[in-house]
Amino acid sequence: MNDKFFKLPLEKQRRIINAAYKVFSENSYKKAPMSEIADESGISKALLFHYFTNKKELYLYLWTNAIEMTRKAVAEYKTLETDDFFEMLKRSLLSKCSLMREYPHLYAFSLRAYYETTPEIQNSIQENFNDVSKASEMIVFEKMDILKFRKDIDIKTMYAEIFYAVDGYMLKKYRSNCIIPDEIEKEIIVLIDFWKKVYTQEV
Amino acid sequence: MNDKFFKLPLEKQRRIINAAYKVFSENSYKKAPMSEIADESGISKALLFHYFTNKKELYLYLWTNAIEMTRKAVAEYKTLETDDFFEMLKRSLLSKCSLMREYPHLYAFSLRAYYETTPEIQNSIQENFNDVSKASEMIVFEKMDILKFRKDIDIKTMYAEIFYAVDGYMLKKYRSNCIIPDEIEKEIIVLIDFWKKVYTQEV
DNA sequence: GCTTGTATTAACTGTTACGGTCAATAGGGA
DNA sequence: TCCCTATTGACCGTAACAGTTAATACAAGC
Repeated sequence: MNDKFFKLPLEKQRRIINAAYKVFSENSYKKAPMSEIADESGISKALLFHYFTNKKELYLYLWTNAIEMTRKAVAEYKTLETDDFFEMLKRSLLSKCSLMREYPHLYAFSLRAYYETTPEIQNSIQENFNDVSKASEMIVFEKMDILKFRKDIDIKTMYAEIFYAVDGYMLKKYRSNCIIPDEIEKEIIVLIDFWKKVYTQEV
Repeated sequence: MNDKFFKLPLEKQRRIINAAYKVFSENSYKKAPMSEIADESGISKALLFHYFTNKKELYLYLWTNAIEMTRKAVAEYKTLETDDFFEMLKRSLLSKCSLMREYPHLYAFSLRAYYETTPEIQNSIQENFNDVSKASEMIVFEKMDILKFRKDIDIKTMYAEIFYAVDGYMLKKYRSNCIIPDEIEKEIIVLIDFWKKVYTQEV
C-alpha cells in the first residue's frame, strides 16, 4: 500500500474508502470489481491500483480500518462508562451512527466481512470482530446493573433479541438503499426508548 | 420453460430449485452464475438450460413459486384464524420453518429478491411480496385482540421491532451458513415466548 | 442384438468482465 | 523552459459467463 494515499486530501481519501466499503458490502470479495470501486470514487482504476497494490491489500486495509474506527468511536462515546444497560446501548449505537455519517457503508461491510469465505481473505484476517464484540459483551454483562431489569425475563435472550433487531433494522435500511444518518439516529432512539420501557422494572 | 421439468422426480426438481434459490440468494441477479446452479444441483449446465430456457425465466419462476408456496404454507398453518397476535406470529413463523425444511434458501431468496435492482428483473415482477405482507399486516392489525397487550407500549413499534429481530436472526443464520430447521424452530419459539411474556398485560 | 427415442452432457462459441500493468499525458512549481 | 508528480487511457492475458450444438448414454420395445 502506497503512502501517497494518506497525503491525499481527507475528503478524497474518504470518497475512495467509502466507494470500496460500498462495493465490498454489496458483493462477495470475489465478485466485487475494482473497476466499480474506481468508478464510484471518481478516479481511474489505474490510480486505485497505484494506491493499493492489489485487491486483497485494499480489502485488508478496509478491514483493519473498520475495526480501528469502530473501536475509536465506541471509546469516544464513553460507551462503557456507565452501568445503565440502555445508556450503554444508546451510546454504542449513536457512536455507530456518527461513524455512519462519514462512512455510510462501513457497518454493512463489517456485517458481511465477518462471514467472508474466500480463503485468501479468511486466512489473512487475524483480529476479528467477533472477538471484539464478545469481549465487549462480557464487559457489558459485568458492568450493567441487573437490578434495573424486570425480574421475569431472561437477560441473555433480551440481549440477543435486541442485537438481532438492530441488525434486521440496518439490513432493511441498506437493502432499500436508504442510509440517512439523521433518520436512523431518530429511529434507533425510538427503539431504545421502547426497549427501556419494556424491559425495565416498574418502581 | 420446459414441461419436462415437472415430470422429473420431485426430489430432483427440489434439488434444482434449491440450488437456484441458494445461488440467487447469495448473489445479485447479474452475478449469480447459471453454471453454479447446475453444479450445486448436480446436473449439467446444458440440462439446466434445457429445462429453463434462460436465466431470467428461471429467476421469475423462482419468484412466483416462492410467493405461491409462502402463501400456501401460511394458509395451511391457519395463521389468520386466531385473534391472539402471538399465536398468529407463531403459526406464521412455523409455517416458514416448515417451508425451510424443503427449501432452505427460499427465505433468503425472498428477502433479497424484493430489493433486486436489475431492470429486466425489476420490471417483470408484478406481484410483489410487499403487497402481500402489507395486506396480511393489515389483516393482522384488524384481527388481533388489542386488549391483551400492555397498555403502555406502542403496538406499531412492537410489530416493527419483532420483524426486524426475525430478519436479523435469520440473517445471522444464513451468513453463518447454519440453516438447521429444528434448531431454528426451537429458537424461534423461545423468542416468541419471550415476546409474549414481555408484551402481554399482566392479569 | 438392434432400433428408436429420449435424457444428458462435453465441448464449443462469442462476448464481456476482470485484475493488473505501463507508457503516455496533464498540470503545477521553479 | 525543465522537472516532477498525479493521473489516466489503452492494453494484456485470463477467466467467467449465457447460451448452443452435436454427440453420447441409456432405456424400451422388438
